[in-house]
Amino acid sequence: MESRIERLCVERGLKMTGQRRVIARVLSEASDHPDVEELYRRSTAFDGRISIATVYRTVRLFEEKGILERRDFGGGRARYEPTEHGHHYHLIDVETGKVVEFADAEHEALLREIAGRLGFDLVSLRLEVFGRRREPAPAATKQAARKRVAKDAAADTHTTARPGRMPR
Amino acid sequence: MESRIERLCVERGLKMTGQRRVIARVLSEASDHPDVEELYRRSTAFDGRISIATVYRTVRLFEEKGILERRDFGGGRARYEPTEHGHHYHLIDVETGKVVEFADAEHEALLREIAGRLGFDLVSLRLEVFGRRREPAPAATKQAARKRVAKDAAADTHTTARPGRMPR
DNA sequence: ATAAGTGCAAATGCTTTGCTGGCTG
DNA sequence: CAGCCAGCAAAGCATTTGCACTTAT
Repeated sequence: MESRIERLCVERGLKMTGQRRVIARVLSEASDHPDVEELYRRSTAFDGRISIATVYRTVRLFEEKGILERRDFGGGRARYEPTEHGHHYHLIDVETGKVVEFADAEHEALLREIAGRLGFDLVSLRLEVFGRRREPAPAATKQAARKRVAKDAAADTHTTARPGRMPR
Repeated sequence: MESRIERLCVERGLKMTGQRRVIARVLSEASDHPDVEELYRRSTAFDGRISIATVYRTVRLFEEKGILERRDFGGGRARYEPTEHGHHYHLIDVETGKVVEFADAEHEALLREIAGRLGFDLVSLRLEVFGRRREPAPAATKQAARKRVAKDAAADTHTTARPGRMPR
């Protein structure tokens, strides 16, 4: 069957080659924020005849077509996620590099207004929060997993993102 | 005389070489957020015997010592600013790449609390706002420059930072 | 058929590093 | 004078690109 991303490609009139179909599928199945190397790894598992250059080209094309969004969580490699569900931000676990998504309405409004005060129209904004998982606090009563506050981030790529540095 | 940054270096027991003194001075005088190449340019103007490798090494050392803070405004090059005045964020003019600093108390608190809800302790956060200068609005009365809302950013480095991409 | 996509390897752009000789504390 | 520091050029990384060949429309 046709993956969600593949459908989007067709809608935008992209020529569908075998490798694009595979990459589209890998992206459709991803629930994390893989970097190019990871996409390459997953893609070649389906079809060995895909070069990393193609992954780079494809990911860039998809980004230009609005199918993907590029993220930079520091760590030197760009990571991608499908464009979809309304605005959300990312909280990166500094220990593991795992990413948790969260949304916050107040935010954009607040920043839009700040930009306004400075004489600017807000074009876009970049926000990443780096945190360290808190010890589960002296559990009052043995009470298991509470309602998820945010979408649970699937084991995100290895590259442990660090707050400070960005390139190396 | 001894520049502000140079004083900091001495305080932290750094060996002061001629090139470090020059770089420290350049940094002390900078009111913008120069990248390494720009620092190199300004430094060699004082003393031609400074290599770009030294600028890289120095800037990294200063960052580790907490004297400088590295920023990534997208555009592929890291930019630096002296650690000082309390937390502030950056608004980047997408047209010119100029940077305006602003502070906002509500913010950190808000994010700290969001992180908390997700089970994390906030370690650090990265926030950049990209905006486009708004037309000076049909001025009601001819009223000149109003009180500066934020520290006026000096003509910032050329590298026009763009919101989307980061490496190239 | 024909324009566009792909692989491969070479090229880029920023940043780091190995080595040798120099300078600071 | 011992150890850290600087210069230079080479090495590293992530990403892009030139070229000749394959393929989707």
